[in-house]
Amino acid sequence: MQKQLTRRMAGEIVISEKPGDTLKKWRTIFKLSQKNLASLLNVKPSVVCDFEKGRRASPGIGTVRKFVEAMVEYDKAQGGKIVSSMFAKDNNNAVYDIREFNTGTAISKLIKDIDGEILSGNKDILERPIYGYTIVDSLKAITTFNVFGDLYGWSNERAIFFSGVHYGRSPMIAIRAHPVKPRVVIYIKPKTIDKLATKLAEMERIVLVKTELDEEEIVTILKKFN
Amino acid sequence: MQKQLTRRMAGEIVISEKPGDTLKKWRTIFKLSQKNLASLLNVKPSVVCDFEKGRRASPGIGTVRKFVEAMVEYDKAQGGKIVSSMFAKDNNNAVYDIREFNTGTAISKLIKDIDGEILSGNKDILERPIYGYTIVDSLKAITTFNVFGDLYGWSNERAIFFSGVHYGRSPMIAIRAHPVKPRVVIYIKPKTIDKLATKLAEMERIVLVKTELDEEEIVTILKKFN
DNA sequence: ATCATAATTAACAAATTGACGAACTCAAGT
DNA sequence: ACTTGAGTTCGTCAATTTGTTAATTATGAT
Repeated sequence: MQKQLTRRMAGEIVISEKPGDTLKKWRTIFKLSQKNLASLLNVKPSVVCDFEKGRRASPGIGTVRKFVEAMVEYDKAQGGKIVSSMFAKDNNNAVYDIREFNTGTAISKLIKDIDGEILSGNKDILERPIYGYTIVDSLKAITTFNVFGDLYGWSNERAIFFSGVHYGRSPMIAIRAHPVKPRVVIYIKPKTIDKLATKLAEMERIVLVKTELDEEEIVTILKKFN
Repeated sequence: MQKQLTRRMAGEIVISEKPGDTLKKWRTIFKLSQKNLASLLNVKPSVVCDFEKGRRASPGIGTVRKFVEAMVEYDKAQGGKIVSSMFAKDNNNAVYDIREFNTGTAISKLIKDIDGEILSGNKDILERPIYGYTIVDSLKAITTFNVFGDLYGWSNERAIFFSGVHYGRSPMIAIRAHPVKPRVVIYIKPKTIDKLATKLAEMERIVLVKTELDEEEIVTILKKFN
C-alpha cells in the first residue's frame, strides 16, 4: 500500500506540468511545513522551496524518491492515517467530470458563463485565473473521503462543483478539513444555503457560487473553455 | 488513459530499485529497440543504454518524462494497442501472490525447495539468481491479458507460477508473445505436459518446471526466502 | 504594530547529469 | 567465417543540479 502510494505520488510529480506544484500539493496533504519536510530530509528549507518553485527544472529521480518516501514514512510513524485514507473505500464515481484548461480562465468569466450567483468572495479574487475544474457528487465525495486525492488534477487553482447539495455545509466542512483548497466552489442546484457555508468560504477566501444549471449543461458550457 | 499510464510508468521508474531495469522493461513492452527509442528522442542509442544500465544514479525527471511520453506517443501513433491493452478488462485476481526477494536466490534452490521437476532448461542457467516470483491462475491470466503489466514486479529475473494448467501450452504461448520473459516458469499440478510447451521453453531459454505442491504450500515455502 | 513562523530569493562551490562518439561484446543469420 | 543488428562501456565536457548561508518577503496571531 505504501509502495503503491509512493509510486503514484512520484508518477504524478514527474508527469505534472509543474512538478513543484504537485510536490507542494503532496506536502500539504501530509500536513508538513517546508521546514518539517526539510528536516526529515536533512536539508535546509530553502531546498524544499526551490523545488516547489521550480527553480530546479528537472530534479533527479533520487530527489523525488527521497521526498515522497520521507512523507510516507513520516505519516507511517504518525499512525499512517493519511496513507490509509488515500486507499479508503471505492472511489465510486464520485467524480462526474474533471478537466484541465490549457490556459488560465478568470473566475469571473466562469461564473458568468455558467450563470452563477456569487454567495461569498470579494472582487479582487474574481480576476484570478483557474486552470481546471472537477464536478463531484457531494455525498459520495464525503463518504468516500479518499476522493480528495483525485479531486485536484494538476493544479489546485481550480473550481470544484458539488452536485446533490442540500444546505452546502458538509462540502465546505470537508474543504476546510482538507489541506489543499480550490479557488472556487460551485453548488449545483442547492436546496438552500446554510450561513455556515458562506462563513467558511470567507474564512478560506474561497469564492462560493451557486448555479441552477445541471451537470450536463455545465459540462457542455465548459467544453468551450480552453 | 495515456496520462494515467505515463504516470504509472514514471512512478514505477522513480521508485524502482533499479530505475534502469524498469525503463528497459517498459521499452521492451513497447517493442522498441534502444535505437528506435533513441531516435524518437533525438539522442544516440548509447544514451538510452547508459540510462538502462544505471550509469546515472539519479536522472532528472525531465529525462524520465521524455522517455515515457515518447513511448506512449509512439504507441499511439501505431494505433495505441499497447496502451489500451494495459487497461483491458478487470484485473480479476489473476495474481494469487507476487513478491520480491531482497537478495537473489539461485533457480536451483527454488526448484529443490518446492520439490520441482525440471522439464526443460540446461544446467548453466540453473545457478542464475532470481529476485522474485508471481503466482497466477493461468486461465485468468490469459483471458485478462493486461495482467502481464502487473506480472513483473521490479525485476523480470523472476519465477512465474501458473496454476490451473491443463497441457501447459497456453501459458507458454502467452509468454512467447510477451516481450518481457521470466527466467523460470513453474506449472502447479499440471494434468500433462504438451511437447510444444517444452519446445517453446527451450526456444526462450526459460527453465520450465512442474510441481505437485499446491499454491498454499508453495507460498508457505517461499515465505522463507529472502 | 509587532513578533514569530513560513516561504521565497540570491549567490555560490562541489558534484552530477546529459549527451556524444568511438571502440567493443554478443548473438543470430546467411 | 563473416556480417549485421542490438546492446554495452567509457572518456570527455558543458550545462544542471544539489546543497549551504544569508537576506528578504509574506502571513498570521496576539
